[in-house]
Amino acid sequence: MMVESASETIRSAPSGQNGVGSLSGQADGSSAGAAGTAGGGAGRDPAAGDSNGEMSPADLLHFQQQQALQVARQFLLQQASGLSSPGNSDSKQSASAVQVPVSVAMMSPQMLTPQQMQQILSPPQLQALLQQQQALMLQQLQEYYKKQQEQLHLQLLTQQQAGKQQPKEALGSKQLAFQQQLLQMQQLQQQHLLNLQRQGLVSLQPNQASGPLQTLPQAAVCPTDLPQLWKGEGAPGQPAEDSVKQEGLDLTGTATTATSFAAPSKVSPPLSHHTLPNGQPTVLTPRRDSSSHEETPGSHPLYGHGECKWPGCETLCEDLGQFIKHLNTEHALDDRSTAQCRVQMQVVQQLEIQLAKESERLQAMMAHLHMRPSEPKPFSQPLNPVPGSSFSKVTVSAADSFPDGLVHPPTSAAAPVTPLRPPGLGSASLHSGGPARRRSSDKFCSPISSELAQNHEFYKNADVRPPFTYASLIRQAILETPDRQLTLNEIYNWFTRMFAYFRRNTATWKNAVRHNLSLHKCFVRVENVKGAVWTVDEREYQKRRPPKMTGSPTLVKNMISGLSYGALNASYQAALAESSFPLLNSPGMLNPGSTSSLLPLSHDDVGAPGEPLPSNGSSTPPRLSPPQYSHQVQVKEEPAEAEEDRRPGPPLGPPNPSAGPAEDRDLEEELPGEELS
DNA sequence: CTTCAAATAAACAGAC
DNA sequence: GGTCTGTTTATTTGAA
Repeated sequence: MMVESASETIRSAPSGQNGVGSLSGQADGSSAGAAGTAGGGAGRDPAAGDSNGEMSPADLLHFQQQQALQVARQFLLQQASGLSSPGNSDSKQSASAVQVPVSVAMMSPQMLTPQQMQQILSPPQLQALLQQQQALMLQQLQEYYKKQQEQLHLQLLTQQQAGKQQPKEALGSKQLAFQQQLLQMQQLQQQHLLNLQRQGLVSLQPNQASGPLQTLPQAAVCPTDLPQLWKGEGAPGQPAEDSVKQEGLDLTGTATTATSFAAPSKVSPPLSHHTLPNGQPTVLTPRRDSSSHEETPGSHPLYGHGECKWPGCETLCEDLGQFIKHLNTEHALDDRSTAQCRVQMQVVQQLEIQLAKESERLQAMMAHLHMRPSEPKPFSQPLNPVPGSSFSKVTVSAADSFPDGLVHPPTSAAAPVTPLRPPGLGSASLHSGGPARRRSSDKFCSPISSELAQNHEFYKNADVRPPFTYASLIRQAILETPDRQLTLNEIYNWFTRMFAYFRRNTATWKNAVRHNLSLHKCFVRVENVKGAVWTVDEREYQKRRPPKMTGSPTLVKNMISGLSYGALNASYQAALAESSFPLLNSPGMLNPGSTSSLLPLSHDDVGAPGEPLPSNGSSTPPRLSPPQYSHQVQVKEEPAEAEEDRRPGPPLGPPNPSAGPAEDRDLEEELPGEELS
């Protein structure tokens, strides 16, 4: 994917500027799974006029991505060979969370062009892949370190044993020496990690490596968790005593906790380290509390009713002893366990988020009913005063307010240059058949806004072609603005701001944008004081999209008939009931940021939080007033062609004068449309 | 195989 | 005259 754009870049970038050009897999690029890119005129250099070949940061990033891609390809190769090899006995693969279709994995990846990869893998998948690869490297590193540490640990243990019988002082010196050794080891490892990180191959950021969780509002998760969870990995300065105390010599938190409650097994831990499912470095960390329980005689948090409560295990164990044994053999520290652990983490985080949401809702309800909540909102994030619109301003800034009004977790505060998140499991990843192909946004499941929200950083930084049609992108751009109108140039800017990909090949895509604006009836040009602006005629936009509702009939009904906020809430609830995730941002409720930041795994689409938001969203003061949507009418000085024609026959919702066309439109157009997929 | 939607390329015109 | 904007046509491609 990235390479595709690379090749394009090379093609299109004004010759001299692109020093990096030489390095990319240009040969691959020609294969142009990019398909369309070949397009009509093919050979011609489309970007002759494109002087935007900014060199430095973008290209550097690009370079890094190239490297990563390379690695990823190798990895694919490994995967494939692994699959084909009969000896692939254990469950390593099974746990793999990188959802590469088997068929894909089977084909020899080395033959895959980047474009093909891009097509095969959705951005999230690819991202996951990359991370997996990174994890692999980390694994190897860690394996090495771990072995050494094991030895040290053993020695240390014996020392301690011996030390117990001696005065503490005697123990001191030798132990200190070991600790220092340990410390050195850790530092060494840190250096390696840092190196990797510098190469862009490893991200030490907890919130980055956490796979799909990335998309979760980390803030909603117990903020204290993360540091804890990840401490093993990222704590260079962690005092040696600490690790000694915990008897966990491993690099990872996993090891620390795991060892603590499975001490016996510690002696011979299975060292079979392999890639971690989500490409995450072995930083899987069971909850700390689990370790605390475990000393309790006669009980174990993972043991109950005579069976192992390890997720998906249920092995019967007669007594605790047997269970412990089972635990140590079956659930030792290997990648399957860590994978499972991680899944559990996700489950927990989901629940936490859910809890956060619900309590937030409760707060709002209580507030509404004038029942003073006992305490201030637990999750009152910096309620971003900046409306979703701010997004369209140049300052996307810290608050990271999203198009949808999403306020993304401040955890991403660290938001490094390339928080290439791997939404991996998110629904977003499921649909995209390949960026260069049919842009999925329109017809397929993911509403652009939510996918965009989820992968915002990804697209912003990765030179990856977004899997959306131009039309949907344009629409998104327009809808994100407070008054829902943009000049052509502003649209351009939005593109470049939102997508690294569109910082290149400007001639090409700008032409396409203009073409789309003109071509699609859903884009209405309006003469403004300052010139012309473009608006979106939602009705037209939805028209072109074959309704395809997979959701519950009730939901559909609700949404279709939804004319007011009440109805909206109904649908909201229906959706909630169905998916157990809040889907829409009910306007009455708190704040877009809070609700929609929920978006987590895959349930992003119902109602496309982002899409309706701009319309009825509580985020943007200017357009909030009930007749908000009428701006379109206002704006239009043109003999409301689009407006008039379509008003009469609304196939969906009954024209309800009382409710005002605004919500009506919003509901029937946004909702069905977006989630109908 | 056909149809359709989308992407791409390109020609052209009008406004600035 | 050059650029930007906007319209239109043609071609290619992939998916249904």
